[in-house]
Amino acid sequence: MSSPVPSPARYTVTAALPYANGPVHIGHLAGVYIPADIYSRYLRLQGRDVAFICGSDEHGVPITIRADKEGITPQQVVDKYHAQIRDTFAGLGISFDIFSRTSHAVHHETSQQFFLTLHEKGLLEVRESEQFYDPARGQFLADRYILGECPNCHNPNAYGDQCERCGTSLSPEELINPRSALSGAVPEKRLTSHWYLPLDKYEPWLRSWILEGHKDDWRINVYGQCKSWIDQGLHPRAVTRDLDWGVPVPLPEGAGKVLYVWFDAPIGYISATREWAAHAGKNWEDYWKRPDTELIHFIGKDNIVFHCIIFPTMLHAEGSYILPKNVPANEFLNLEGEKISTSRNWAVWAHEYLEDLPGKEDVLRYVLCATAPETKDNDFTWKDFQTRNNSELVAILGNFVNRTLVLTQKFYDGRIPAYSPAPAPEADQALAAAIAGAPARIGQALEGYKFRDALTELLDLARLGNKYLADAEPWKTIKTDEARTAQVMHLAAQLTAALAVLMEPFLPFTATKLRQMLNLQGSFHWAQGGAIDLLRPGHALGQVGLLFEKIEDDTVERQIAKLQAMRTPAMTTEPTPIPAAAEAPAEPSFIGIEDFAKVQLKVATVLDAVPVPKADKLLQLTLDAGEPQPRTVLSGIAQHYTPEEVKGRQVVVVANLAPRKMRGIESQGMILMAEDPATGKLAFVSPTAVVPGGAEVR
RNA sequence: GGCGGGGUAGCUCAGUUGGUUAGAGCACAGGAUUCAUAACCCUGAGGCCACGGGUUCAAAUCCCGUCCCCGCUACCA
Repeated sequence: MSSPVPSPARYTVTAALPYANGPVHIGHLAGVYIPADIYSRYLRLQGRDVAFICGSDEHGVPITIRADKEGITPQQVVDKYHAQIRDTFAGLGISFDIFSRTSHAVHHETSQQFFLTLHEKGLLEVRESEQFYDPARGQFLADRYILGECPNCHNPNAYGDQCERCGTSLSPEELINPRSALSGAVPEKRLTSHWYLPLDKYEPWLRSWILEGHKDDWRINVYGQCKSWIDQGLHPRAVTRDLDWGVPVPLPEGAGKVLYVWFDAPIGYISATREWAAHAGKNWEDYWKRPDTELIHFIGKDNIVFHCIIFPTMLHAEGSYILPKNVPANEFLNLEGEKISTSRNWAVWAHEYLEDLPGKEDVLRYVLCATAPETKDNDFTWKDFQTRNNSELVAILGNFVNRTLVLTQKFYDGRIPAYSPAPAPEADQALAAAIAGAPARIGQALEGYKFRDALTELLDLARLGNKYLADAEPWKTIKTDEARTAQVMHLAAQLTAALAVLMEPFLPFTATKLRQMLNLQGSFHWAQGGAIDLLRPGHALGQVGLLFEKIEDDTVERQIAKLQAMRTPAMTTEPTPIPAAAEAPAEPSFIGIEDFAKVQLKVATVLDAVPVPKADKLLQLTLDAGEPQPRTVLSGIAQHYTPEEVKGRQVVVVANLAPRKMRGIESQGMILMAEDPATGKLAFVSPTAVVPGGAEVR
């Protein structure tokens, strides 16, 4: 179908720059890189002009922290991870036109020029503010470089932006006894000046561009997040920082300062395009400055405001750039029911997958596309991975191809039979029509960024093929009706060829393998995925083998065991057990003694009680329940008791209640309280005489 | 706390402007079949559409409230 709007002359497709202080995991792949790659491959198959751009983001404080920790330079950190990430992407067939890095000279130059243009146009504001300063080292300190006691959980080594033990986000002012991570000195506040991008001035423009202009074509989650930001009021944002790792501010008065990483990172897309264009003999400005270019950013949901509000504002302010046409942000992928966590090492790392399951790149691509979190957070499980491989890739797609090719070998010595004589029976016409419409159906889904739907369409085609064979039964008709059998086998073989074209964006390795099996040379246009004449009569197949292999139980069990073994325990907790499905009680008003026995009640003494930040009902209690480690329990009693009233008290705690996270803190039990039905007032349930902590309540 | 998104079969997801018995794939059960990697094909079972109110002839869909999950949250108590 042709659209009335002329299709763009070229596409610039970007995938979020991975941060070069760690490897990439399946969440990154499902959310960003696999959809972006499918999209780019699809466009290329259509013969469109595509620049698929990515690179590693190599500036910012976390990298300097890691360098300090490992006793190496920041450059060594980013060298290591840049190479690792680059190789991982290559291993998975992510077909970037370039995977650059923000530490390259071209990027420093590009982002400095960008800054200067804004500066010279008078679009940046200079403001003074107070920042923490390390008098011993003579430098300003990023929040992350300030350590102190967490006001919440009293971890003595909380960072100025976050306490890693209890997960609370902090500001350096909140830390008790702050000290510099560099020298240990007590930081002092000093005046410093920075350049700011006055986002507030662009609010009317953003309103009309996003809220009016993209109401219907941006995803609801993206649009909603933007609207929320704009409605809350925008504020000037500092574009520079006092730091020595990054792109230096290109002004004399900016000595010792660098561009803030959020400012330089998205410009990395532009720098990478320049670097690519220089090698590819292209003009980079075509991909960023011409209105007939479509710019698409693939990102995760945490990146929405940067790519929809901040970066476009930068581009708009600079004046010579185009704006993103769409920003298809995905939600997050969970793993085995829990959030993926780098710090707890709860992740399937892409580079380890490639080592552990060699030759199964496309299986991961398939599964991550099929379960991509397009509209809401989604869950990856190894069991589902296995099922999708065995029941979909092997049983539907691989099986159709295999039975077709095996039959062709048996009946025709591996040569495609001629389709004759016409006319075609209805079943053949229906199948041919389904094939003919497939490129448009799949393409339409892809152009709407509905990658799961597109993949379903692809697999449906193989399903049709299986049904076609089952209905036509060529293994029977070969004995009775040679002409009909030839028709069926001819058409089935043509479908495998069409599949080889259509699967390319999703399963590039398999597509290559299938083309070899079919002995198909050369490259194909996407539209040829709708053809039923890719194989000439008499064409000889290549060597036929299996497209996919079954994955056995022990393979996924090993992966699950590995996950559990490698996970870093989250501080004080054991893994959250998945609550067993509650059986409907036969007798609702009574429980048996065995049910009661499941509940473990203990007396505990409240050692400490503190309010939970940003929660008005919760107190965080530290309990002595006669166990080696004190227990942390959150209790919704803050409106009834002050921490002082609670300290030292003896309480009854449900000791074997599944841990529960509230406000970022894990609660490891429940305090029993009695509630006055009239007033709602809560009262503690306590022993009337002092008993040792840990005493059982029965 | 504020804001955004989500909560639909065992699992992963569709459900267009409110309109018959809420759909698909996988898993499961039965049947048929044997060309194919015990794969394919047919049939079936399986849902208080998070919960509670409301509007309507009619609500998964619109309105109000509650709960839960994820994200964002500015030198904000």
